Parts: sequence; C-alpha cells; structure tokens
Amino acid sequence: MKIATWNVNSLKVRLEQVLEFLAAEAPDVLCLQETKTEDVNFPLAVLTAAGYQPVYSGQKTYNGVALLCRAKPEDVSVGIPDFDDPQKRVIAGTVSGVRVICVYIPNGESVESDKYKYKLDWLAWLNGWLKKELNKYPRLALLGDYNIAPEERDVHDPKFWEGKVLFSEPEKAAFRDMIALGLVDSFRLFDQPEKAYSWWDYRMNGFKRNLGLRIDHILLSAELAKNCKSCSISRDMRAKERPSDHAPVIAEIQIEEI
DNA sequence: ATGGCTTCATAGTGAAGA
Repeated sequence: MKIATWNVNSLKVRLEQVLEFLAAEAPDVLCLQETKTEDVNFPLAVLTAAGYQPVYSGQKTYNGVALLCRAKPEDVSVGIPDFDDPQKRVIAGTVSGVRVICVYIPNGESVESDKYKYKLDWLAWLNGWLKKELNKYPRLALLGDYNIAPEERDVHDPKFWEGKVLFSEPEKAAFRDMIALGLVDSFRLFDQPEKAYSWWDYRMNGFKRNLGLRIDHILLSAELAKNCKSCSISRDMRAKERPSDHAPVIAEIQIEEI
C-alpha cells in the first residue's frame, strides 16, 4: 500500500500536477491540504476519471482537505469530534483496513499571535482524539502538513529558527506528544539525504538554495511502522513550473492480510 | 534570513501562508 500527502496550495491551480503525480506514483491514497476549494467546486469528475474516489471537506479561500482513494474509503469523518472548528482541516477514512487521517495543522503565524494559541489548542484536541483513534484502529496513519519541524536536522538553519513558529519548543513538544502515543515518524525509519525538507519559501530563492523545513509528515501506528518499506519526499514536484511550496511525502507499507 | 513569492478575493490592495 502506498500512501502520500501533499499540501497543494490551491487544488485549482495544481490540478494538472496532482494528476501527473497520481499517474506517476499511483498511490492508494493521496491526502491533500490547502485545497482552497468549496465542495461544490471540487474537481470530482476529472479525479474520478483518473481512477480515484475523492472525499473532501473544503471552504472558500483557505484550508480544505481531501482524500483521493483508489478503493472506496469507509467510515469517512470530518473534523475533530467535539472540537468546534469552522476551519476545514481534518478528514479521515478507512481504506483497505487502514485508518487514514489527513490533517492540515494550523500555521500559527508567529509565537506572539492568537493564531499560535489556536494552533497549540488545536494540537491538544488532535492529541486527545488520536489517543482514542489508536485504540479503535491499530492500523492508523496520520498524514499531512503539520507545520512543525520536529528536530534540528529538519531545519536548514536551526539557530535562526530557534523559538520561532514552526520550530518553537511548545510545538515540538506537541509533536513529541504524538510520538508518545506510539506513532512513528516513517521518514526517520530509513536512511535519508542530508538536509531533506518538504517545504521551501517561495521568496528568496528558497528552493534553489535549499532553505527549507521538513514540516510534512507521515506518522504510523506501531503495527504499520513495522511493515513500512520506504518513505521519501518528492522534491521533483517542487522543482516544476508554478509549484506548490510543499513537496509530497510518500510511504510504502506492506499490508498483511488478517 | 523575511519586504523582495504565491494565492485568493477583488477591481487596487490586503490577508494569509510558513
């Protein structure tokens, strides 16, 4: 089973690249963030024609998430239960016995911002929910744009980023809280290139200079992690004309039949 | 190493992203 996540920064603008990615990688599930598309405008027909069954939760201008699935997703849910959030940031479904949760964790803007408080609050709600979900679904994958670089090696200039949003201590602690639930960062199960990132600022020639952060992740429950065969970042998608500022992350898992 | 992109909503600028 191949699962992937990609913050596309507008599905409308990136649709051709999404189709290209689906054709090239043929993932069983692709999690999308920042679709910035209302559900009535979701490009259902073209993605269905490409062999995928999408489920989605979007809104105008901001946020928006989707799961593009080869097999029909079961028990689809939207948002975090009991957490009243008008921002569309979570969609989950069960595909081939694997619970796939797609998240677009808030950016936070800056540590002084009210949006940062919202981010930390949001992460606390996510953690509480994940705890229950892991009891329910031993085969669970949490994919998405976390807007957190968990370690120094995930940041091109840790000194500069120290204490700043995306790399502040409370955010890293929230990430570790997810690891403490038993989730595993699939990317670090394998040898990886030095200075491997998943996001580069559009400004300042960020990509060409590899001034990036690794903030898009695929976390796996223990049962999936032990069967994970690879995890990599598709830098080539960031090198294209008119790219998203994020690159996709892909993991392969060998699913044993029960 | 941040003002210096990109997208969206909108009709000339402003918000937001990270």
